[in-house]
Amino acid sequence: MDGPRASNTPAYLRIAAELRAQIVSGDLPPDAQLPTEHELAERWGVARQTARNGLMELVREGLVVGRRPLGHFVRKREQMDYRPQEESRPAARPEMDTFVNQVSAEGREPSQTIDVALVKATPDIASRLQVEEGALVVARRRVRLINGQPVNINDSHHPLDIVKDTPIMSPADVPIGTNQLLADLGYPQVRAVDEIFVRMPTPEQIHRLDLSRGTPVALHYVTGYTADDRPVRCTVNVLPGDLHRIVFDRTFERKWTR
Amino acid sequence: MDGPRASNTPAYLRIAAELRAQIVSGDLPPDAQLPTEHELAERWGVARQTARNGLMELVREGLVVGRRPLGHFVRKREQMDYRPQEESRPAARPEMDTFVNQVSAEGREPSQTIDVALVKATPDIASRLQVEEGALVVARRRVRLINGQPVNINDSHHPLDIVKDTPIMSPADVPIGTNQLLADLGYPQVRAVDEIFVRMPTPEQIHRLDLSRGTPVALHYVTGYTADDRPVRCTVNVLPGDLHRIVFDRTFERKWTR
DNA sequence: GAGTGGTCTAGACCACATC
DNA sequence: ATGTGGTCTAGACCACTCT
Repeated sequence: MDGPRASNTPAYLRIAAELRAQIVSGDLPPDAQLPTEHELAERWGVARQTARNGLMELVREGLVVGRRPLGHFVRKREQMDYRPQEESRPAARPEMDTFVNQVSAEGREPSQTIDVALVKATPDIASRLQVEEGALVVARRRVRLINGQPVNINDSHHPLDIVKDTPIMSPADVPIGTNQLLADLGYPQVRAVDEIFVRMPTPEQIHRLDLSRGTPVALHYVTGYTADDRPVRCTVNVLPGDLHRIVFDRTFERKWTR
Repeated sequence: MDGPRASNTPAYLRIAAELRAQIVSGDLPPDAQLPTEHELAERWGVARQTARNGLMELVREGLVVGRRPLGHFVRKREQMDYRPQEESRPAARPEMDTFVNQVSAEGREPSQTIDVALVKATPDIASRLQVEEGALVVARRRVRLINGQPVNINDSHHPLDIVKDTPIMSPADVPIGTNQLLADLGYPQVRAVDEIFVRMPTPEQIHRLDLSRGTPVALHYVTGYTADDRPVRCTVNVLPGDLHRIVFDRTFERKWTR
C-alpha cells in the first residue's frame, strides 16, 4: 500500500516539503506560480483539502503567497534598510526625510498619511510614558507608503499636557521634526531606550499594513527621556518582516588587542 | 437564518475573534485552557473542522498553544532581554558570561551545547565572509538552554584559514572568548555590522529550538571586521520571538537644544 | 481506557478577479 | 464564463498521554 500515509509523515507535510525544496533550490524562482490545489491533489492522489494543507504550510512559513483567484506564487522578498539609530536620533532631520530620501533615490514614490487622536493609553504605552493606564495621551499616527503600498506604521505617543495646543496635535507634517519641536517646548530628549519585539501581527495591524499571511512583524518601541528622566515620547514602529532589514553599524571603542 | 454564515465573516474567524477578545481582555488568563474543539463545534453549531480552524487561527497568531493531548491553552509570554551590543562588543566577557549571569541571577539553570563543523558556506554566510558560495568555513554552533529548554541558537562562522588548528575548532568553551582569541591570533575586530531579520522559522530551526507554531524568529547577524576591513566572523543568532526582547539603550551625543 | 487533537476524505457551495 | 481559492460538512481513523 502507498496511500497518503506511505511514510509516517503526514501527506500534507510531504507535499509541503517537496515544494519547499523546489523553492529554496531556486527551481521554483520568486514569482513563479505553484501547481493549483487541484493539480497537487491529483498528482499526489489525495483530497484537495490535503493538498491545500500542504500549500498553507508554506504560506504560513512566508515562502508562498496566494493571489486570489490566480493561484499561489513564490514570494518575492525585497527588503529596505531600517536603521533604528537614525529613527530615534535627535540629529535626524524632520519626519519624512530619511525615509523620503532613501525611497525616492530608488525611483519609487514615497508618501505618508498622518492622523492625530486623543486616545486612552494602552498598557504598553502607559507604562513607558509613566501615566495611568487609560489616561488620555496624544497619538500621532503615521503610515508610510511606497507606491501606495503601506510599508510601516509609526505611531508617536506623548503625554497630553506637554503637547496640548502645539503643532504636534495637527495632522500635518512638522517641518522641523517633532523631536526638535519638543525640544523647543522645553523638553529636549537626552536619552532613548529602544526595544524590539518580534511577533505575529494583530488583525488590526494586518489591516493597516495589508499584510499577507505568514508575515511576522517587528515592533520597535522608542521611548525618549529628558535630562530629568521624564518620558516625553513613546514611538511604536511596526515593521513587516518581509519588507525590512534592521541594520546598525558599530565601531568598537576599545580595540580587541591587549 | 443563522447558519455558519449568519454574518458575512466566516464562522471560524468569528469563533477566533470571540476567543481572541477573551484572551486580550484577560478574561481567559495565560495558561487557561480553551474549550475543546468538540465543545466549540457544539456551542457554535458547526463541524469540528470549522471550530478547529478558529482555534488554529489563534495558534498561528501566537496567542494559543496546543498541548497534546490535553487541549489548547492561552500562551504565557516570558521574555528575557537580549542586548545586541553586548553580544557583539569586544569588551564582552567569554562566551557564556552575559547569558549565564543573567539567567542564573533569575534562579534558572543555564547550559549550552557546542558543536564545531566544517561546512559549505551558504549564500548568506558566504557573502558576509567574502568567500565563494560553497567554500568551506568553520561553523561553531551553540544552542543555549534554560532548564533544558532551548532559548536561542548562536552559530559563529569563520574563514577556515584563520582558525585552522586553533581552540576555536574544538567543541569546548573558550574561556577567554573567541573574539579575544581571534585578536590574539592577529585578527582583532574593530568594527561590526548588525543586521536583524524577522521571519517565520525554517523546519530546521523549529526542530533545533523546539518552537511551537505561531512563533516567528529574529535572525541577528553580526559580521566582525579587522582594521583592514577583512571579515573574520559572521555570527547568526536565532531568537524565538516569544522569548526575547531586544533592547538597546542610547544616550544622545548632541543634545536636542539649539 | 478515555479523551484530546492530528489527519484525511469526498463531496458541496460560494466569492471573486481575470478573461 | 471560467477557474482559482475559501469555506464548510459529516463522517472516519489514528496517535498520543494522562489517569
